Amino acid sequence: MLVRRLPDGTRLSGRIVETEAYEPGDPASHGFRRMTARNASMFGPAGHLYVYFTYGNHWMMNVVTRRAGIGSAVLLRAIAPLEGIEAMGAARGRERLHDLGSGPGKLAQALSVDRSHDGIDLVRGREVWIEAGSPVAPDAVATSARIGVRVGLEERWRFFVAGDPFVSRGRPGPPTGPLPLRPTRR
DNA sequence: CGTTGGATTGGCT
DNA sequence: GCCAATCCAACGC
Repeated sequence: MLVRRLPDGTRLSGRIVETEAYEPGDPASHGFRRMTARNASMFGPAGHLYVYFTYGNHWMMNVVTRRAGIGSAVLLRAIAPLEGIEAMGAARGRERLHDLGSGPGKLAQALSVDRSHDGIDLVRGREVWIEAGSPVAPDAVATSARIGVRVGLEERWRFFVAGDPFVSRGRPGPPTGPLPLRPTRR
């Protein structure tokens, strides 16, 4: 569960149903070339938030996953809204439940997360954090190539709950498959 | 310092 | 399904 506490105390949350991994040495990763002002949070300690702006409109939320000095992150691509649905709708400017968190730009907007949250501590922080929710059965997880990238398509590093209505549309229709029995060797 | 294009979305066909 | 919108980081000169 991804949780957000607004300044007025309102609690927002959603079940994470779609993610993508961006790894060291990964040509699709913002951290591939070098550390810059934009991607600096990716090179910070694990458990912090990396937020970046793209396409002129959208903020993307990522969880930093490796130790300081190594650029890595997991992009949060979709949530199934659970708490604070009314506030999410207000932040998004639309009502339909399925439009609140079914894409990386959508969920950041629904949770009112932007550049001001880049680099914050998700473990000890009180603005954004992750909690245990109802478990996702391993059998329910499907994988595919990542969406919207032009390189690194050989890696199936998009992970989503198969058939979940809150998974992003994704475009172009990527090949899908089951979660490998073991983590990808590295 | 100018140009390019992106880890997307929403509206229109 | 197609494509424009919209901003700014990255990169090339």
